[in-house]
Amino acid sequence: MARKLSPAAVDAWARLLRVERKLLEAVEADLKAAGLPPLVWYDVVLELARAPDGRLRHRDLQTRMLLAKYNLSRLIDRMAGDGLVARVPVAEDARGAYIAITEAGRRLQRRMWPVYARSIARHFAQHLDHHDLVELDRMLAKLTAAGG
Amino acid sequence: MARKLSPAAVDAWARLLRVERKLLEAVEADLKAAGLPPLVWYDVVLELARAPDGRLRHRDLQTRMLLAKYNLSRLIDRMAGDGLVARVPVAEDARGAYIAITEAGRRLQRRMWPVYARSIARHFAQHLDHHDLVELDRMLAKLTAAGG
DNA sequence: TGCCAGTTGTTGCGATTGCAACTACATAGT
DNA sequence: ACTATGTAGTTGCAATCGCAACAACTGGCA
Repeated sequence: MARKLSPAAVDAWARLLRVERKLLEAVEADLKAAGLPPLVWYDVVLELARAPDGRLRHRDLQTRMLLAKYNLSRLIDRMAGDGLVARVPVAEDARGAYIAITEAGRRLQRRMWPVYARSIARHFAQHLDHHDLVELDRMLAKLTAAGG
Repeated sequence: MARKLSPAAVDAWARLLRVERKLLEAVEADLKAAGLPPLVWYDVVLELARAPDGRLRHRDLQTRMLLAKYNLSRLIDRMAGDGLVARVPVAEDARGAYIAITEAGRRLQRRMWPVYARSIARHFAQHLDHHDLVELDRMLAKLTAAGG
């Protein structure tokens, strides 16, 4: 590893950082403008809504969301405070807890999606054709796969 | 705008978010492991090192870094506290201030780059060939250009 | 000159994040 | 059963972020 970085690599990297930051900022702004909670809340309710029985172990959600555990812990505190999720003890493991989505949580997910989708379209998808999108996904997939 | 989102668009978007988060986490970890400050500090010293006279107005740096102004204000406080940059009054505009890089700041930039470059190579560039990098940059550029 | 809207940068304060330490339980080895 | 090691999740505390309000100044205009 650590072979020399090409200028093209540095350019692409710098561009990736900038574009990503700008996109995230724009999407968060759209959500906020619609009176909705931040993106990370959507990630939670989406993952839970998709999961069997609408619930996941803390650690599984953590893995899917690439979120530090202490961070998730407190995020769930807040969302539970709003009645969007609930903690449920795990029968087989007294240490653990399921995070279960509530009806209100599902409603929030359905309510956020249209706004989020419009935002993705506006800031991202609209500017790329189908071929680009597939290519982009393919390239990014190469980065996911690699451990290093 | 807001034409229907294709599945390919959603996939690419989701992948982009995940990959970016993972990359950033990895790079920040590499910097920390090398006993270096976070990436945003590098961005500052790099921008300043490149700028004519090694200084920029607060607002210009803010624009380049896509950072909220209050955020930059305090980041510069911290970096000035470490002697990496210094605030210099602007003769023509008594409201404003230049942020000027110091010798120590330049040394930090030179010290961080090898570690950062290795990290970019390892987590990013290594996994893509030249064609991919150019294509990626081209696609991301389409997103930058568009205002919406 | 004198006023007023706009720009530049800072700050108080509450919310969020990051780190390290911690409690509680599980699992393996003896 | 008993100890040691590992895993799951939480929490205290300090650092950072985000918002809204602010002070200081500029530039245009009457």
